[in-house]
Amino acid sequence: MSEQYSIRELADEFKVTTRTLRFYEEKGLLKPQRTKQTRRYSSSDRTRLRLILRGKRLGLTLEESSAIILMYDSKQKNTDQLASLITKIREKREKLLEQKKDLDLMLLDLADSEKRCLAELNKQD
Amino acid sequence: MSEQYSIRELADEFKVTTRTLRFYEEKGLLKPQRTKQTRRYSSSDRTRLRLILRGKRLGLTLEESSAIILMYDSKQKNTDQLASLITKIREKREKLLEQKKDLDLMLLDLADSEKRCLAELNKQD
DNA sequence: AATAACGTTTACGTTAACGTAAGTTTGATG
DNA sequence: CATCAAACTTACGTTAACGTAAACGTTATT
Repeated sequence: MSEQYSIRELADEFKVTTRTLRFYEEKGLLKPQRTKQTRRYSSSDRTRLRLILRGKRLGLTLEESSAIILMYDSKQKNTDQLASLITKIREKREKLLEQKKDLDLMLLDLADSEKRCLAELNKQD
Repeated sequence: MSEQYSIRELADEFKVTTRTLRFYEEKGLLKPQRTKQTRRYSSSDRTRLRLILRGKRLGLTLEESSAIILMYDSKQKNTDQLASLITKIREKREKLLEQKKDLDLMLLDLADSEKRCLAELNKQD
């Protein structure tokens, strides 16, 4: 258990550069261990990276993704902290649901465009 | 018919700055008419702006949004152009569907986090 | 006629998210 | 042991998407 990855393995798997991984570390998003200077990424780091990149595909900033990841590994104890965390989670969900609406609208628009293109094509034959 | 908007009206309506509108024009995304130096935005410009901002919320770059808008007002004539346009539309749809998957996954993760938070809260009472 | 109030252009500044290059160190291998 | 590939650090460069500031023109209102 507790698999380890070199920086190159992780970079190759996720199609990013090593610079990117070091940059994410610089920003506190990844925290690989060190074996004599050289980085060793855990499966937890790997999961985080996956979440970061998912966030990117959704247009989130690294800071936003960072915040979401913090929501996930809530090792928070305090009751107040838990309550505020729940609030944040719900706010984030609202935003994502709005985004989903936008996405569906854009899909509808695209479907419509395609239809008109096809109709136009048929006229030309 | 053919409503006109001043730069401020449009900026206020969409909660952006006038700088942003001028910037979009610079990039060829908006093409307001001029009445004595001063910009007059048509309802078509207004629609474009709406699409641009929707794109932004989905994490698209201005260039991507620009491309999508071009798909919408396909005044293309040539058969080849229509065919390639349809291809582009379908590619874009694929991407959006992928994005939708990511979005749903993130929503699931958030739901899970919320659950665990609530459970944790209950334990503390 | 002076002074807002709004619009315009020009141009330099800023931030996020890396890219790129130069030089150094280290571990493995012929 | 030499060298060679892979990892490391440091640091400056780049692009998108505006922000911000300065300097100016037009209208309209007091």
